[in-house]
Amino acid sequence: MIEKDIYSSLTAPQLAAVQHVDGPLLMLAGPGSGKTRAVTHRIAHLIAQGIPPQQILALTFTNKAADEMRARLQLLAPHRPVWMGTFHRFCARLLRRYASLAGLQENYSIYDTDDSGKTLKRTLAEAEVDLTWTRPERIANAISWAKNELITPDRYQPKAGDPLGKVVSEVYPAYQQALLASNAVDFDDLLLHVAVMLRENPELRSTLDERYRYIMVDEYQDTNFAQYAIVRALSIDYPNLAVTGDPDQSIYGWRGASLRNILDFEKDFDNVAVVRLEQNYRSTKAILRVAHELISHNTQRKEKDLFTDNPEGEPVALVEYPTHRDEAAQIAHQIAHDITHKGLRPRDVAVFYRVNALSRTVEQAMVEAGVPFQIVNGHAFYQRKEIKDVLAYLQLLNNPQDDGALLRVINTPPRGIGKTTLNHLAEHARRHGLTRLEAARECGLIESIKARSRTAIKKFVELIDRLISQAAEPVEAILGHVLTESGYQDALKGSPLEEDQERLANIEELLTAAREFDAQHEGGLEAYLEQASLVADTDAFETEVDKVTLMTLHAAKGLEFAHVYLIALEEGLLPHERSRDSPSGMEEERRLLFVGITRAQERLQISYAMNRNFRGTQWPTVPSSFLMELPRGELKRTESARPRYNEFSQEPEYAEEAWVEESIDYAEEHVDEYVQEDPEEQAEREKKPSQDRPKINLNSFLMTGADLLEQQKKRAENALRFKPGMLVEHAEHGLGVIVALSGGDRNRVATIEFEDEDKQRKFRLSHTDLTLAPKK
DNA sequence: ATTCGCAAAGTTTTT
DNA sequence: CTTTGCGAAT
Repeated sequence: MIEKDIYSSLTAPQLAAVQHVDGPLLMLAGPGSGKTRAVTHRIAHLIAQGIPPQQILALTFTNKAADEMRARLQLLAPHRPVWMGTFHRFCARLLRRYASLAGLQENYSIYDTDDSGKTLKRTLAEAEVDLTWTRPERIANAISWAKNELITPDRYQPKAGDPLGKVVSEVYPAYQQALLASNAVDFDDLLLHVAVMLRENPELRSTLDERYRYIMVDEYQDTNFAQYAIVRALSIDYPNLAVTGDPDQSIYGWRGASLRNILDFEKDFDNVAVVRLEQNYRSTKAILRVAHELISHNTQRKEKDLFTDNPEGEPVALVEYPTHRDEAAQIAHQIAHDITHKGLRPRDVAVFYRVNALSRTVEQAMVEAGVPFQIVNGHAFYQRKEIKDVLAYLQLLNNPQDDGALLRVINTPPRGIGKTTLNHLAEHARRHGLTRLEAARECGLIESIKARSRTAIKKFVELIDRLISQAAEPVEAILGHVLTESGYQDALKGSPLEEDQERLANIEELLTAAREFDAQHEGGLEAYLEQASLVADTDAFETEVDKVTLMTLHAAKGLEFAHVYLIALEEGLLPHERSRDSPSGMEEERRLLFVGITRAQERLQISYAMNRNFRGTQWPTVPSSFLMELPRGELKRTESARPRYNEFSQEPEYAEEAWVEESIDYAEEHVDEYVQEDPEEQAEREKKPSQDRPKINLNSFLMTGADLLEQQKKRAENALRFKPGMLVEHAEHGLGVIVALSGGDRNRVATIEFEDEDKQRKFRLSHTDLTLAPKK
């Protein structure tokens, strides 16, 4: 009976994948090709073949993907204990069991980026590293990169003449030492420790290889070297490794993911079975053609033949808006319209953007248009101060060695244990090889600490000891003790600030989550902390709720929506500034757009604004070069619509149907407001024959990116000439005196007091034309 | 020791 | 614009 469910309604290629049992398998699965389906059905097939579920391991990239897989398998093969989860979670679990092999204890803490950043900064301060030429973030990046490449601290070799590398080679071992001393790991360590453990303990390796005989890896194109090493090590005696992925959807190169892993899979294993899932069940023909045309511009790829039996559908829309506000407002309006007049469900709509910062305007527009929406945003919840504070208490109770956690909570809420006291504690701890909590225990011995601080420390240690004695209770109860006995809750309750009341509400939410955890898990504190450290808010994305979804392109991977809006297709944003100078970076940006396009089932709108607010000021934009790569004939192009402002309202109003045709020339009429071009340059440019100009004819009257950079550079150079006290002239405000200067480079700001005005004004020099006025 | 205020700085994507 | 960090005042 179940058998039939597994195999019916599968296509030939899907069936081939599902029925593959032994030996390596490579599933190249295009977007919307029923990949998850094939994977879950294959697991069901394995079980049906008599393979014990405990021997099956399914590794995913996000918890969300794992949950979905679990839910689907539940329907096919109920109550079978197949382990499914993220790489990090799998490794955390292994590391619990074999902690001593990595120099840890099983109650180790997992540091998030924030925690490990602080640990690194402490290490840097202790080692008195000169930070003139680099920033801690860059060092953290370099260490993270090394860990992903499985370069342990003792093996790190900087390139000759690489100043950052030199610093890293000093700091990396010290940082790792600090983590171990706190019995803690960072995200990268979870992978690193396990990979090294497998490399150095052949017996353990073969035990686990045997234990996990059938391994599946989802999104294999996004694995990094450490992840590769782990699955490779577990697939030697039993090379039944099935990987699924799509090289065209590899979007985590910046995080060390290597396309090599999937591209070389066939060379890496013998007798690889390859299955291609190329039929798309998600999108219309029109959408798929646009996606295909775009991705064909990548050189580093395996050609793939995407096709679909779905209807042709409406053409993909490309819309230009005057400003980011218009973009957001009109999209929100359009969605509201579709909901009220066409019966569209909010949950079937999504808005995607390249960076989280872009969500704000859309958010506001949605509120104004009365459209229900949810924002899927990184790890916003668990990143909040109050949440981190409270969790740090739990972390300290679970792992008293955890210096990071101790430093976070020892004076939160304020107990009169300040910087100097902490320095004394640290000093004592270092001299005697103690953790900070141990040092605090014997603060009576530290003469440099004043009596008053000593009492405060003693009280704190008593608090922690009391809480530790209650640490075996359910998580909700422990949280309750922490909140009341630490005084954290009272401190917030007594506060008149609205912000603090919000914090209380967040803590309330945390309590609810803890209660749910208690109900579902036997686990206790340690397990709770583990899951709290390894969740992203992306996982909390609710498909059940009837709301429009706002998220980044990265978060969108693996999802699908009937209507999709892709916004801010502008140079510098998509492709992103930081990727523009490397060809591989550009290809990854292109893939990111490909992922976005292929999320859409029925309708897709791509848009850009001609002006966008960025760091406070409005800048003219340059449409994304990717737009030139889309098939022109396929697109329904719409020029900017001009909002009408009525006399009673500040809010723009849009005509229901007419806005499409309306005001095509709005931008051209207002071109002077947006384009601030150096007159000389303008003359220069206009001398050239028009063919020589860059062919961005979507709006050729705008400056090109190169022009813009050139202008900014000139102004930046010019800015160096200004000194406080100088008399300058501004086109609008007349003569004035420079009162102050601040910031550097592009952010250099001059504060000027004008003769005819009372108040002072601030100008960003890269954005303003100021001339020196002759001294009288 | 704590609090407050200002200035500078920074902004990709996530486990 | 927002957040973070540092320094000065209480």
